[in-house]
Amino acid sequence: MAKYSSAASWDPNLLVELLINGEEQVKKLEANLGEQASPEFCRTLAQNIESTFKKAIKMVKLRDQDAGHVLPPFCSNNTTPSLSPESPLSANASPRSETSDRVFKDQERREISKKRKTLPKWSNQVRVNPGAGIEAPLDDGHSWRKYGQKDILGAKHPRGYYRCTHRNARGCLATKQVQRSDSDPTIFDVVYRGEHTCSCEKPLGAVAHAPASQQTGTQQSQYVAGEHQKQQQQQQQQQENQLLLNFQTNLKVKTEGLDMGKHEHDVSSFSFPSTPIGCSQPRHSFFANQANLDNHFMDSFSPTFLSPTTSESNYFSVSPCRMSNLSTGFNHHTAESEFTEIISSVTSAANSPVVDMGFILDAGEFDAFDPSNFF
DNA sequence: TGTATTTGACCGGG
DNA sequence: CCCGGTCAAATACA
Repeated sequence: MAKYSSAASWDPNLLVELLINGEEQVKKLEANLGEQASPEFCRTLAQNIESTFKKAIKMVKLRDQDAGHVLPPFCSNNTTPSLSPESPLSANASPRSETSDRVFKDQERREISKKRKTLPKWSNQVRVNPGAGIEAPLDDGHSWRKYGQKDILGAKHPRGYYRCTHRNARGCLATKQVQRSDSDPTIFDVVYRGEHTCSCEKPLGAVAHAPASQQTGTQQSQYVAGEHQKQQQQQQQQQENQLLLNFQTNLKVKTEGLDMGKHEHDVSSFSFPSTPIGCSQPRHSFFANQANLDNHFMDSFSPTFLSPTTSESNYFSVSPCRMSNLSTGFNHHTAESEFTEIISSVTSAANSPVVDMGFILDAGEFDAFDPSNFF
């Protein structure tokens, strides 16, 4: 963490690590080639490698681009955001002169729209139980409050806008957009923006101990992961597996995205069962998964960092919650540029076209990854 | 009564 | 000017 916090903007060393990571991924690919890994997976892995190097290139370019920029739009956790004008907190906590309220509002609006552009952004695809057909907030471990809904041009279904419930209380700027996929009604595209400055305290604890209860009844029922309820004993293990599955699935689909050129959000299916938990213990696993793939790459870069400018180059699967945590630690990386992180998970193995993956987590690696080291 | 959702209006960017 | 994103009053709900 300190490692990164020191890298307020760009660090050649990080680039080197990125490249090294690429190399290691190549090795992994080689290893997988000799095993049972599906050709698809190997291919996606290869694509991932490609994207890794693309990122490296991008990073260099970005560095030049960002040379003029100063600070990330929001600060990391340890430093309370210097309450930008847009900060709800400022609206709440700081006595804003009420006389010129309108003026302030206008200013705020501008600031907000400016800053929002720079907020980290990543997307999920959430698959819900077919038949459940309920527009769901898709609980991901955070409490969201809907503040708008909009019909989107060309989309069959309206897009829902959610912001963190603690926005006012804690100035959490995290927002998300949920939109049902046109092609597959059981899939929701969830775009997250901003990190949860409120998270990882309450949510974490809650998630850690009651992953299932965390989801509302309706939401819970939507998720294909009925096994969550029925197989709670194996919950953790399943989650870990799911995470793995998710990752592979992501890779796969994302690769497709790569193939297509730029598909920011057209990704794979995603499920939340693991997502909420992403904040808690399983996120260990998750990270381990990441670590498995990315090895110390993840140790070196935040996912956000991996997606310097935009979507086109992101093929990392990260739990939103995790993500927020990560970005928390790496704001300086993410903040500068808008990015889209493609995150996806699979709600259930049943939903996953790629259940058996050759992507096996090594216990050693698993244990080796210690979040505490990370932060 | 307090909180969450709905929904039409508003605003800014492209 | 259009469209996406947000606001905020009205409404629903517990």
